[in-house]
Amino acid sequence: MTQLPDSIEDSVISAILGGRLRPGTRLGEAKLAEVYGVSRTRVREAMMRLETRGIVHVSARRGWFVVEPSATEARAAFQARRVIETGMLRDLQALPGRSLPGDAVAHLRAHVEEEREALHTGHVGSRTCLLGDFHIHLAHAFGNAFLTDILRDLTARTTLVSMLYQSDQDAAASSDDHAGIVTLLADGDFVGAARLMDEHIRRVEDGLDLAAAPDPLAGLREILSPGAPA
Amino acid sequence: MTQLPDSIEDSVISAILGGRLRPGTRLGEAKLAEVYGVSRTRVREAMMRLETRGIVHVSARRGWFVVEPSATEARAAFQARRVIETGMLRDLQALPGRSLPGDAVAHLRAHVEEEREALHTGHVGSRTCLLGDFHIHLAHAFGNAFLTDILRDLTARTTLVSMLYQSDQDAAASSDDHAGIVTLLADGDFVGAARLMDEHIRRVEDGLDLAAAPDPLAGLREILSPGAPA
DNA sequence: CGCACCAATCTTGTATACAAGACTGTTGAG
DNA sequence: CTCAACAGTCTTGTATACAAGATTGGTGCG
Repeated sequence: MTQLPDSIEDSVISAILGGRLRPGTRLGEAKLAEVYGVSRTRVREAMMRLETRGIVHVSARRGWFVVEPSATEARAAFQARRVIETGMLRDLQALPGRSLPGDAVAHLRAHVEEEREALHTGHVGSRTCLLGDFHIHLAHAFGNAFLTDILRDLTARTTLVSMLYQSDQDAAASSDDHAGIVTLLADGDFVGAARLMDEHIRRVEDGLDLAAAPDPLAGLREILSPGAPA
Repeated sequence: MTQLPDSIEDSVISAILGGRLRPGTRLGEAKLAEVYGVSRTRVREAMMRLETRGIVHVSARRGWFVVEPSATEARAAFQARRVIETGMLRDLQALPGRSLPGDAVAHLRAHVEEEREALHTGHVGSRTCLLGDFHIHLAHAFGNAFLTDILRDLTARTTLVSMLYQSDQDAAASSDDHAGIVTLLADGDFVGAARLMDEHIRRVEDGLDLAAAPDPLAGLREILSPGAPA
């Protein structure tokens, strides 16, 4: 299902969303250049593109780092998503003729099913990634490439946060919300879907303990935990 | 009022929005490097950042070009703006306590006054630029940096189109819409403002003759018109 | 023992060199 | 006269070299 990334950018994003690269991780140009078998030039290009997309940031002459959204930034990202995603759904209601493509509801239903499985079997990374993907797929069904791209980057940021702070039961509740949204969409009740989407994103945001500062030593602890390879 | 751009990116954007760089204009790396007194490296960085923002695009081994949104892309950009801007205004209504900052309405009113003057005295570039700026200022007042940045780039694209296709009377009507929106905001009627915003953006979009293909020879014609310098 | 200072090393920032492809103008055949 | 082939020129794509600043580890003074 997951296609292998063809560009450095996609590869890094995929690693971040998959939980293999944690927020705050340093991305050395030389290291990446070696990994991808290219010169620093192309790595720098990719990093700068990711920077304008808000995925990484650069600290002058120190290196590139996966963004660590502050509590304030995280809340702003959630608000932006709420505005856009509810706006999209309400826009569907505005024009009587407008609607989602015929197979959209079926696709979304299948996706929710995938979420369900990941909740039981998968680990935090794939679970959180799938929960974020639901919103991307919904945006895709809406059919506006600009909004899809925007939501992809915005969701990446909130996913980054959710992965650190979301509990198992909150993840399950999220998936239930998704199922409810799909049901409303199937009924053509876009305003209802918009309302539930608004509640859903608020719930996810409120469920995260953003006040609790992340553990800056998490990476170190993991490495130093018993059983870790030298 | 207009601050001089400190970066290559801002300089190019400012030139585009000011009408000094038309859609489709080629931006040679060597030329820009000479103009800004830097090497091609930094010019390329700026171009790639602008590319991820959708302002320019690259044609392999041919050069960088100011984007020329197709009719389809233009409509999508307008739709995205409609979704986001109306979503923002409705979000203000959602929470009873929420509101714009105290001085926001006054600022916006002053801006509309500026638009009025530009309609009479200014040329198409500054006029169109100001009409777009209204929306940026409104987004800024909303207070979400993500949405402000997103709308800045999105508005840049629609502005690009408006500059080519908008008539004088449509520009005046736009400014009237802006004034109406400010009035509704002053009354705290955010839903009404959202509705008017929706109509406004639709009106602007409908006013443009997007079906009419742009004249690819416009630049040439201007140069070859009688009285042009050799 | 603690702390400030300093040198060595490492990393990014910027420029330059060279390779690869695209366009242009010419030339020659039909 | 028309058109196809080709060489020359120009432009971007990629790699490499060097400069500037940051970090780290050591050293000596208090």
